[in-house]
Amino acid sequence: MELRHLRYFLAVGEALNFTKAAAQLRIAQPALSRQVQDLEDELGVDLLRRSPRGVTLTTEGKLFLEEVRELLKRAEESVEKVRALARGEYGELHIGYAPSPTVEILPPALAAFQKAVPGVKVLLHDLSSDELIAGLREGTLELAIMVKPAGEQTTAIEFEMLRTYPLCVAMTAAHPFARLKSVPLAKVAAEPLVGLSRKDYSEYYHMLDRAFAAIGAKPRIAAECDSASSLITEVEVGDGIAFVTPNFELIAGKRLLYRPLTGTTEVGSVGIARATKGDVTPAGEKFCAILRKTSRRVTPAKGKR
Amino acid sequence: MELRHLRYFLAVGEALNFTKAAAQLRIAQPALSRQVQDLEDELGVDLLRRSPRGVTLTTEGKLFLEEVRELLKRAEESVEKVRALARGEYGELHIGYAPSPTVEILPPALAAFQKAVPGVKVLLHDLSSDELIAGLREGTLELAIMVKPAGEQTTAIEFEMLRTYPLCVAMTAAHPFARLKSVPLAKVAAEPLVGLSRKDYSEYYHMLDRAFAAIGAKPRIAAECDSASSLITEVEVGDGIAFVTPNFELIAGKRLLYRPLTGTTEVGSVGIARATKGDVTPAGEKFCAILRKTSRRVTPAKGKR
DNA sequence: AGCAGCCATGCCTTTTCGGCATAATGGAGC
DNA sequence: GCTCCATTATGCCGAAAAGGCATGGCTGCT
Repeated sequence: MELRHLRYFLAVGEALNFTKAAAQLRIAQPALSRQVQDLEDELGVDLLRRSPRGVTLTTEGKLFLEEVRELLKRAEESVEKVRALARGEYGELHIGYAPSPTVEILPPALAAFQKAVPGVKVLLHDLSSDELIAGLREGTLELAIMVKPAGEQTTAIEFEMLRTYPLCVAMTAAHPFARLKSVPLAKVAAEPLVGLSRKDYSEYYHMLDRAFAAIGAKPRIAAECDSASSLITEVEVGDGIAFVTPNFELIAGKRLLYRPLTGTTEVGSVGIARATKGDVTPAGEKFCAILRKTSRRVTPAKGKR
Repeated sequence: MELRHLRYFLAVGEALNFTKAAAQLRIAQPALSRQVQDLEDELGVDLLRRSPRGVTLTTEGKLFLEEVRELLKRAEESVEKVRALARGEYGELHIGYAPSPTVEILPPALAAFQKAVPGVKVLLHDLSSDELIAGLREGTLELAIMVKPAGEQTTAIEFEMLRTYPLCVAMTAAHPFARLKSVPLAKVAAEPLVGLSRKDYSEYYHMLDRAFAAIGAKPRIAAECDSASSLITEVEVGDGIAFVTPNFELIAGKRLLYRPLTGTTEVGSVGIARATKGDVTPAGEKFCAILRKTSRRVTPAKGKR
């Protein structure tokens, strides 16, 4: 039994006339007759009652016609699904992200993507840097939107930068640095720092180490946090100050004060990470394209529009 | 696209190896390669990644494999369904019946049928004689278990008798006939009779007319009822006596008394009616066979087993 | 009774499917 | 880095199946 048999039977069952059905199918009537006979022979069931005035369906024929209709429809849908998947217009997209650094670029990109490709279900995974890297490597994540990986994190991982942020120092309003316009790195070296946890955010320590090594110093880590929100809390209660990017203001609001960090060339880089040999689906590529577009820093072009 | 392409792709997708899949399918490997290529070409989607160590599924391939699995399973089920239908082991069976006359034969037949052919859904339609005949003619009923049709009812209808019942007279315990062992028809001629309605049970009047015509009399109909249960009620309240078959005792119980009717050759005949040119499905035929078997009057063969 | 419409059958052509031999490929192991 | 081996792809041919044309046969209608 082949789909041809089913398509032919469907045509005959709907036209109730071999000659007309054959014309619709653009084949000769005898060819059609034979194929339908073959189908009936293979089933061992009479589907049609032939008469010189046309054809009627037997009870079995009626049942089978409905089944065939459904089957051919499903087949067509399956083909369309897989084509849509190949076009990036269908499927699931597992995206990992670091919540705080991506707060400015991920939401607009998501919105634009969902509007452009509503058939794709985006599954967001909020994870630490090292978990993101692990997810990419084992294939549970297709893409990760995160801070640029460093050190051991970079093997088998590709990174495409979307945006850089200057580094800031976050502190309470009561902190002495609050009176400064900007904070030189050299002054920070003596201060207790609140940082992210070394276990989950190894690239954060690469950044700290590089920055302090440049001035021949070492950071004094007073506390390690396993998320940005606990880091904010630690700073807020006065356990120390922290290195963050300016967009922390978007998540922490007025709970802390932020001052530009000077005396270092280090910046925070946020972008797209993917496994070097992981296949990115067409939907993933579309998402990247939208990320690139929406994360371009818009210069407001004041005065003229 | 043909089912062959799907079957072949399924084999490759499961074996993840063209050579082995070809062996399972009992075709040569190049033939399989080509068919799968043709499928991919037609879809315009790569389903497989070939390598010298075998084959892996692309994301699209994984999706399509699941779809194909489902599709082929459904196709197989459809074929099985229609074959089961042809064997009389699946489908719906619309059976009309006259409740009172069939009370002895229909329930055991139904039970035996459901046990023998559990895949068939029997749909019972409790109707009057004339409605049964109409249902058979228009095809909404496949079979009717009923009293033998008479007169106009017989055109385009075939009847197969299953059992005959002697006629009885039903009456209240207070009625004068209650003291008789049996009631001669001639005595009944003077009595007011309760009958079924002429509109819905025309064969009932043919029976009455034939019986009384034989003795040169006419029945005196005091009330017409549109169902057996209202007939019982009418007799019970004393509006008259009624011609019934002995199995009324099974539905009316002790509410009435029954006396054999003598002086007539008329009997009540119950059997299977079908439309002369209506197709009876294999399931219907099975039902008839079971009816014939279960409705044979069992002679208890006292004393020996 | 003859005709028209429709389906089936016989025969031939065309397409396509499958088999065999063999080339190309690419990773594993030396 | 090269060879080897397992695996898939390609070329060619034969076989099978599908399709086309002509025609036969049936049945209901005029």
